Amino acid sequence: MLAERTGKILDIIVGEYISMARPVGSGAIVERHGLGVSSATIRNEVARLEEEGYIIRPHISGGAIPSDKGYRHYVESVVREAEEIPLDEQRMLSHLFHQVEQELSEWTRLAASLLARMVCNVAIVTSPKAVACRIKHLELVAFQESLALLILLLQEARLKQQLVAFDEVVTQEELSAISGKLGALFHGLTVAQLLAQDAGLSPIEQHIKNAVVQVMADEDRRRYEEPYIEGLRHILTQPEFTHAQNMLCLVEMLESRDMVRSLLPEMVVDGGVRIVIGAENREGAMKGCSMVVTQYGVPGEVNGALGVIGPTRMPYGRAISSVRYVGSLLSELVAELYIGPERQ
Amino acid sequence: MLAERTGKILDIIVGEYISMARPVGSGAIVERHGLGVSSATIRNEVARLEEEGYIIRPHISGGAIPSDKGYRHYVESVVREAEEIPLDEQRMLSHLFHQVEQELSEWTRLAASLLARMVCNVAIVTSPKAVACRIKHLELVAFQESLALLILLLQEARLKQQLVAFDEVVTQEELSAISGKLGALFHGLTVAQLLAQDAGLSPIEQHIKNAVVQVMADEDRRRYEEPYIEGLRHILTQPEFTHAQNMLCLVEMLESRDMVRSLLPEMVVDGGVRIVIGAENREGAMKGCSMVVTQYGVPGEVNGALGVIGPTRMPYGRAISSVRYVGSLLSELVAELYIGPERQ
DNA sequence: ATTAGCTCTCTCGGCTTTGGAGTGCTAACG
DNA sequence: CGTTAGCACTCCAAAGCCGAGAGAGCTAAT
Repeated sequence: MLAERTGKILDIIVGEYISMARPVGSGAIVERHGLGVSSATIRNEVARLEEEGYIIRPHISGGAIPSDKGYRHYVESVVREAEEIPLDEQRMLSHLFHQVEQELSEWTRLAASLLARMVCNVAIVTSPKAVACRIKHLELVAFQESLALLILLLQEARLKQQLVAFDEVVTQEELSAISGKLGALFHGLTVAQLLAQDAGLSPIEQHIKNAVVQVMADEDRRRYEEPYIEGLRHILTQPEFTHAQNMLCLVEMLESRDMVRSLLPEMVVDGGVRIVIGAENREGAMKGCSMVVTQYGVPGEVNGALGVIGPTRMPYGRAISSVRYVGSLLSELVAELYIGPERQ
Repeated sequence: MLAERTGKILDIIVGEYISMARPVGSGAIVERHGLGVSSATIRNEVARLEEEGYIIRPHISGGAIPSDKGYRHYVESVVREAEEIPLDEQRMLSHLFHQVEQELSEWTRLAASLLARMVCNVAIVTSPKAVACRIKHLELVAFQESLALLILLLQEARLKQQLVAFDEVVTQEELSAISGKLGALFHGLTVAQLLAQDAGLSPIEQHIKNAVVQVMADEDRRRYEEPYIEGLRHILTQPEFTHAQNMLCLVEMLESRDMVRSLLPEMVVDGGVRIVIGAENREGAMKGCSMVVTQYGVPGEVNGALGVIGPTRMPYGRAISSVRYVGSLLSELVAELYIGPERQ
């Protein structure tokens, strides 16, 4: 554990480096945050910090920059102080969400766009998704002679569609009858329950049931929806990305869809805001980046993820409070839609 | 008009510059494309080209780079030669599309991803969209006591959803009855026809009709769907974007949604592939970029747009043939889905 | 434990140098 | 007249070269 003052100095170094983006020397520390000691004292402390691996010096003589371990310490302090977003800003955000058309995809998009602007970094928000999806409604619409569109409405107000081909000609009347029957039969069921159920079904009905099962199994397999990603423009202005190479990695990984899979394992641990710094990331491309992520939704029933991605030199305080607040906003909205406003 | 040989030299310069990304001198031309003349002759020709504004010399002594006018000339030549994508590649692409799950959004996404990879630049593909959307099916699902989800299936197999609130409690039975009635009443109609129609409707039915009209009018207003954009990673490696500033503009505009509005007016002219070079773009941010775009779909009924965006120094030949081919593929797929395979 | 003062090291920005690519011009040639 | 060879000139770009400044390390005094 670090001594009181040593820790404080470390936090100053990290804070300074985050806002200035250049190595910070002992002079600058006494200048801007006079601790009542001289620069020589600071130097001794800083030397200790370097020994312990909290900071790195790019060249033997010259300012200090935080290592991942240093950032980690800083983040712990910041989290402990638990700064909150100003009230008027909270009100404005909440207002914006309630103003927009009441639809899931709109919410997530808005969340991504706002979050990106709040922290001046990349924001990523997935649509909320039931842990195990349930059928709310089922509909079949004839499309061509032997082709129908299967429409599934899931509990959380999401629609899925799938074309189903038949061996024989099927009329809309038949389809309507079938969708009435199956709709009643399947209402509120999960995939597992669907498979367990064994009502006597005609071949066509069985065929459709198979399609339903397939769609829902597909759904359940993906733990998170395709995410909305916003704010590349902000990250590109950061000095660490002006020289191409590292940025390229990042953009590549943001464009490849499997990033969500890497977001996911980090989150399982608990409900709070989770922070992943630099090399703690599994992905090599994220070595120089940090993520601040959290889950939202209704625990155990429906959830999504949201977070911020930026260089390790990221304004963590702001990021944490923003992610936390937007997350709680989304949770409220989803709960209202999913459970109804009364149980709030 | 340019003399035979002069034009040829211009095309060589442009081609060389496109692949090498650096100013091309008279020496390089005779070296790689010996025209049976010496470099001095070339120099004379190049001097003429500069007078006429086809090329620009960044410094008084040093190689030539094409101006927008030069690119334009090159593009016209390239288009005239009308190169096609190799047959085996065609077959592979077509196979990929038919393999993927038969859904619109999957197609457009795949198209964007493939196109981006084919031309190593940013690809942009909008979902197909009916010129005036028609109702294919209508469904109402009770959500909470006085809240229902309106589901609209449009002719081109797209789903729209909208929450509708009522003043009173409404049961699913009532809703089902209403959706049956309205579904039959509205089937195949456009907004205009919907508004013209004047059946006697109960207050609740009228309320729902209003919601339907609103959703569809919203739809019609947007001429193109939100586009899929892919391939930023490619464009970032291009030398013209290594130094931040111009790239920043581009990314900003790609992230802002109104870009589609700028794509759109360019396309109305005709059905072919349209090419916009550098400063021909309305947007200032696109000054250094070119676009190769085209429409696809079923003429007069349903259409979407697709294209490639890259630096003016773009492999036009490949871009044109790729855009054209992918466009025709998508048109086929959409036609099959929309009209049915028989009329092909 | 802290501090003042000194020296040493390292980077960064600006400066010059130099090599090379490529043109413009001129004079000769078919 | 179009083409070519040769030469001088221009300009960029990469490399080398300071000088200044920031900042650490060390030591000795408090």
